Amino acid sequence: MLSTRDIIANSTLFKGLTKDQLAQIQRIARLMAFDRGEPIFWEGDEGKGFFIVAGGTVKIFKVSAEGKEQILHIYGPGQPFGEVPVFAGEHFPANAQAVDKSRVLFIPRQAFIDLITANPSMALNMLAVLSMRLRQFTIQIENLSLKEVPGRLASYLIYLSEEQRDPDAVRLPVSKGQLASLLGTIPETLSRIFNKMSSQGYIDVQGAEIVLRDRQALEALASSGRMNG
Amino acid sequence: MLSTRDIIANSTLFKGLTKDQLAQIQRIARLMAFDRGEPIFWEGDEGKGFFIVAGGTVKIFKVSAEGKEQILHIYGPGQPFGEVPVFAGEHFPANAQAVDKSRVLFIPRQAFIDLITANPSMALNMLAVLSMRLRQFTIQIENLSLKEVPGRLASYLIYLSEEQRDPDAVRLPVSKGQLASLLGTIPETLSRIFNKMSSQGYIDVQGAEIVLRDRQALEALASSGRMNG
DNA sequence: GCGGTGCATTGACCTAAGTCAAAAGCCCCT
DNA sequence: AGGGGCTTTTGACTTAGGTCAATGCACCGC
Repeated sequence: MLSTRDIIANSTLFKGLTKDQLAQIQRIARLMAFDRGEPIFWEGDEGKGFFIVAGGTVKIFKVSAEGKEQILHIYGPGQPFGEVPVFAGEHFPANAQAVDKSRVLFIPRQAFIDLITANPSMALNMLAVLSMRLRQFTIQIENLSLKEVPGRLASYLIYLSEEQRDPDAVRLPVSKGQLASLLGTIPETLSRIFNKMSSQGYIDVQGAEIVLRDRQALEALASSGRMNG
Repeated sequence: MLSTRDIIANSTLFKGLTKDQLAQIQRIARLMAFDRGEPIFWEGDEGKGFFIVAGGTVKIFKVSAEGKEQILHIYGPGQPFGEVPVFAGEHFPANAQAVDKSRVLFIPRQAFIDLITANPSMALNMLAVLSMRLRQFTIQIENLSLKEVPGRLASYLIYLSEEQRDPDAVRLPVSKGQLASLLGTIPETLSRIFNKMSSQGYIDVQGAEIVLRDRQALEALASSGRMNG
């Protein structure tokens, strides 16, 4: 179990800062704990600060009027979330919930703004983080609108395999139901597509473990966007 | 026709800066002109700087392997675009093209980074701009995945009516084909939905002029996401 | 006025994927 | 070991919306 100090030092946002700067951040940060399924904030809540995942997994999601959920992001240790209202407007544009039992650092808004105003390098780090987010959203929109579900799944598997640094197998970080929501579909459809991709010899599925049997085919699928194409 | 100076002073990004700061920006900015349909940058190009629309209209879009296009944004005068690679990585994550004959300011990357490093208020402005973008993307993903096309169209019409400050009518800023791409659909489908919404008495369509006959119904459609709901 | 080029509309058809309902696995807890 | 509460899978059915192809329409230069 890492100390608050180590969490801060290893986070995307604060990596590379001086000891003194890290100490300043540690001074304003508060550690919070959430049980599996517990909400961290709701869409529309006033954003009094942002968060960094210290341990566990957090999902950011939207819900339609009919109750269907679309996951926007899944964050693990070291990754910040909920920064948007710190700089634009006051309320959160989506919901956040702990997927597993999680610990999270809270960084209050005003104290953080004072910090980055005084530390240009922190501002640049933050700009980089937001820019990366925009890039990810760009990809997600592309996926949702230009690719069919098998293409989205293939993209995601390849992304996971790069993230987990294993070209041959990946482990899903969330349940298949949650994965369906991340891919903009429903569990039934995802299940059928796992089946189809298995029977075509692209992958092997054993619970949350997916073996990538034919990476070439997956890559083709991810860029063409459609099966049998 | 506004001067470079006025364009900068009225842009989202630089509004509220001091005369001195504006002069600094003016010193590094370059004015460029693009004809209707001319590309401004391609996905994957090195991002040597970012842009601000001075006049005309610019679209940001992705293209699938099959050639289908998804528009991510449509920008008009005063709005910046292409900022992502300035802070994260080097290449543009999407394409940009002039929709009409347009003029555009170019702000070189390194000179701009030097500026915001020296001016915390500029950094905060930039953080606000990126955060707003993230907020818009959040909405766009919600629309694409949680709403059917009539709901997306209704959302867009309401958004336009607010943007154009006219509760009863709007003028489409792009062709219907382009609008289809922005809404994540195709011209045929959009045409049928315009028809359906007209015959239900929600709107009147005369070319690019849309009269909003039943704003209530449109709002219901925009939040429920589906017709006949 | 006339052909051309691009945009918009219409119709017939097809299919990916959503809905609804039920069964099967799984895991955890006592 | 047994049972409740999940997640996942399977099956039958429906439908939104994409595809393909043709026609209509408007604006433009000549």
